[in-house]
Amino acid sequence: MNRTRFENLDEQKKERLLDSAAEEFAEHGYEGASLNKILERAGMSKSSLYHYFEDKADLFMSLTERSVAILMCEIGGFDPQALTAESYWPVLEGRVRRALELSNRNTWYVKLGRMMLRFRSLPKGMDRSNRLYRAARSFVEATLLRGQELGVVRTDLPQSLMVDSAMALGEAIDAWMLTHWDDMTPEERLAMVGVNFELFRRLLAAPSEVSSAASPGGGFRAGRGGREDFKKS
Amino acid sequence: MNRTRFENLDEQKKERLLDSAAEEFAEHGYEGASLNKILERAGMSKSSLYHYFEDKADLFMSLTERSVAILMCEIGGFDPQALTAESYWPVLEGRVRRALELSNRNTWYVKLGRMMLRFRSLPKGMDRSNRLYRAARSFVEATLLRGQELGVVRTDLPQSLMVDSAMALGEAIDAWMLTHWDDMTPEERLAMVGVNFELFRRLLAAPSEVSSAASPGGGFRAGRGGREDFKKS
Amino acid sequence: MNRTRFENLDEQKKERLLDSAAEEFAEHGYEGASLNKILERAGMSKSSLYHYFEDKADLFMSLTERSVAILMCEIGGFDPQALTAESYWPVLEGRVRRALELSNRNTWYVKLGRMMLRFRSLPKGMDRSNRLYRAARSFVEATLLRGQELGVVRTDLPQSLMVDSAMALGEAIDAWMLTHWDDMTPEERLAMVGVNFELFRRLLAAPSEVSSAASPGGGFRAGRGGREDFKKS
Amino acid sequence: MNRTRFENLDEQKKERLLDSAAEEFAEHGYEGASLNKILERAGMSKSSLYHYFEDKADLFMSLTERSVAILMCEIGGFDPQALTAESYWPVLEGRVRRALELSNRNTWYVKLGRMMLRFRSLPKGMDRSNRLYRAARSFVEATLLRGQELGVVRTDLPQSLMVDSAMALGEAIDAWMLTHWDDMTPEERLAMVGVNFELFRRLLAAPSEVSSAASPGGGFRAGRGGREDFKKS
DNA sequence: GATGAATGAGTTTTCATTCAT
DNA sequence: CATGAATGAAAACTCATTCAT
Repeated sequence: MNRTRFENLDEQKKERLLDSAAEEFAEHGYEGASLNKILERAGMSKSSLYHYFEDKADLFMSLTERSVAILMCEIGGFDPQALTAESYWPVLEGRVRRALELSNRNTWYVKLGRMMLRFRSLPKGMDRSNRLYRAARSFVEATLLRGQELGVVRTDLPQSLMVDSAMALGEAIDAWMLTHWDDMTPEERLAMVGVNFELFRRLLAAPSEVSSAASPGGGFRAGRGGREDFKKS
Repeated sequence: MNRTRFENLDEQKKERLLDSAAEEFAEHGYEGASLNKILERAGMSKSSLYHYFEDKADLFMSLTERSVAILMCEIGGFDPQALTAESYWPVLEGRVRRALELSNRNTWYVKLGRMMLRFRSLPKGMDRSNRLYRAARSFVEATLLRGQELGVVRTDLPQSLMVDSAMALGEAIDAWMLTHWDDMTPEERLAMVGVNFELFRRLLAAPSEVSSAASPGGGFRAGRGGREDFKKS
Repeated sequence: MNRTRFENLDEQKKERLLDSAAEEFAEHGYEGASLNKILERAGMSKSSLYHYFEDKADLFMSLTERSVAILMCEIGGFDPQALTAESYWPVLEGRVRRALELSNRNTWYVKLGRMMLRFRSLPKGMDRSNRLYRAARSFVEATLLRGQELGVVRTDLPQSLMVDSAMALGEAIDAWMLTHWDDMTPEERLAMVGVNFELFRRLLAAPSEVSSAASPGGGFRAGRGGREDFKKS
Repeated sequence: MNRTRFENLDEQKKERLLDSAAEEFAEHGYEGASLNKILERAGMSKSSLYHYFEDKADLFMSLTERSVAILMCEIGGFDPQALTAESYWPVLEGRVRRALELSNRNTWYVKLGRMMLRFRSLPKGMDRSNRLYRAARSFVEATLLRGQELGVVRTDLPQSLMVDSAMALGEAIDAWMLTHWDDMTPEERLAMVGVNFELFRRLLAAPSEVSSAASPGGGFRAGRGGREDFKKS
């Protein structure tokens, strides 16, 4: 709530708290997370936390809000309306590539990703107000809508089903990347972008579009040969 | 653990406990779930629980084990090796249809579905032993593998990524159906099976297969025409 | 709530808990009372308390309920309908005397008395359900009503005002007795009964009755001479 | 403590703080009251409070002190020594009437009244220093003493008992008036002054005085006739 | 003179689990 | 077999108070 209070705080302390919180929430979910442990890791006193946030829910929501702000700024920050039929898929893929590069350097985004996996299920009353998820959803929705206007995204599915499916697929891919993160070299990771992105196209592209769907950038070149590396779940 | 003890229990009591547990785990996740509340709802004494199960984790795992047994028996109960190139997709779609019909009558499956959404993240050490998820995974894996043998499932993706994506999509569709359940007539629900199934095919089918992918029973309007989309992907 | 659980408890432990609770509530009021301190004094574990009672409020109400049961049984346990015009005041005075004798021997009643002083003001929602106060009130009300039927209690005041005044006076006298308890010998205490009782008659008696109001038993004999003893506070 | 500091404060801020404090103390008692909530309602910073007052106890005592000052000035502000046998009761009744009129317009007095109900029991060491209660008490005491000198107040009771009883009755009547406030017309309210005042006389008047106790202004029906009740008591 | 930051000890309540019977 | 009693540890959250600026 009292956002300014927290914003005026020493940058280092802020970071330690948010980092600790993100980690705890990511690992144990909202209900399973322990404020005690968050505070212990952050080296902060219990009452200080309550000086800055109203309660556990407020901390959680502030965290997600902040995250989404950063994320949107760095990754999603482009106007769907500016897309054209030609640029649509390439631009999106570029964004995905960008996100991956960021994650490559900054563990924050990894934690954030793991948090998102938890977001579908929150104590009732909170999932409505879960801003990160809502923001991400509406961003995806807008983007898909623009794609439909341009004729590059299919129009034969219920909107919400399409958004849900896309987000689920995105989460799954994220999770997979996270899980196999350490088994891949940075180059392999980048190569996966092409693979992953093609999945989205399969799911969402309009019929006419599909034929030209040779993944434009980077592509999936690690192809055939490298497959077995990943057999281990 | 002490399987026999529990199996010898009055059928009604068993059901009440498992139902209550499934609901609680589904709603709050593993860590957020409260044994107290499970027992309260089931009308069972605390000590009884510990007579039958070793601890919270044991209850959870027994529950998932049992669930998967039922699920496999009623839905997945078919031998992937018996599938042929022609029967592959139709049989699978039949199974999906079957699952939908079951959900129609039995809330158990709904709870089960919600539980599965939680399964990706469990306290460390437990996710290894999460049998429901593993069982479901390995079943899906086997089925996809068979599909690859038959040449109807793509082979250009890491196994685990394909399984993850498929399951995520399945969950998303499940959740969507649950959410929109009351907005649809029974006929519409059945019609959706075709739609949903087509999503799976898009994601997983081998290039050669795609053109012949007429969803057999589904009343999915935009259907037919769009089939050749996948020729090149 | 789960009354039986508590009733089946070792008599000594019960007493220690209730004693400790009564003392704490009496000293600090409902909101100011600390469960920690109650438990510490009673030598009971925190979770045990919650095994027997639902929460702080439940403990408090159970305590008052129990108290009122004992009190009514030993002091108020007489049928107002059985009173006659002649016996009315003497019987009541006898009861007051009885209560004083009990208090003389049992510290429980003293604590109970101090608790009652707090009862008018409780967290909103609880004062309604405060059974001790309500029980005491309705007992007083019934008794006064009977007195009016017999023509020995005035009828020129609003019922509720009369009851409130009577109870307030009763509390004040109780408190006074409690405060000066240790300054008086048991005989002096008994002597005060006459004095105190006369105050009630003054307040409540019907005009016709007052003239005959020479305090029947024990009377106020300590009279003139002994007055200065009590000047302090 | 630091009286001057506080007095130099903006009048509006002062009022808001005292109002908020009075409300909180009245509702939850001294121990149950929360400084945090008082400050929140008053829109004042925590450190400001500690600039003006030493601690919670100091705030409470300053509040009561101030209250009693106002109260004495507006209601009790008369010299008991100036009373005569004839004017004694009429003057007192006038004052009661005055208090009622004030309450009619100013919620402050209502809060004050509710606070007083709490004053009998404070954390040990504080009840001694509770100035409002002591001031009120000593004022009542002085007034009763003067009444005894004039022969219009009974002398057969311990001082402190008489004071306690009188104050308790006053509080009860106050509370009753508060509760039934909205059920009465302004005229009825004024009429009740006579009724209420007669209760005080019954309790406190000397035997010789009772016969002449015509409540001067009160429209109290049953009034007159019942006066000689007290001749003998 | 005035305030936001910070906190340790406290609050009530719930947790999963053990044990004696 | 079955269960009520009992608990230590931890949960989220609030308290009155201090201190550096």
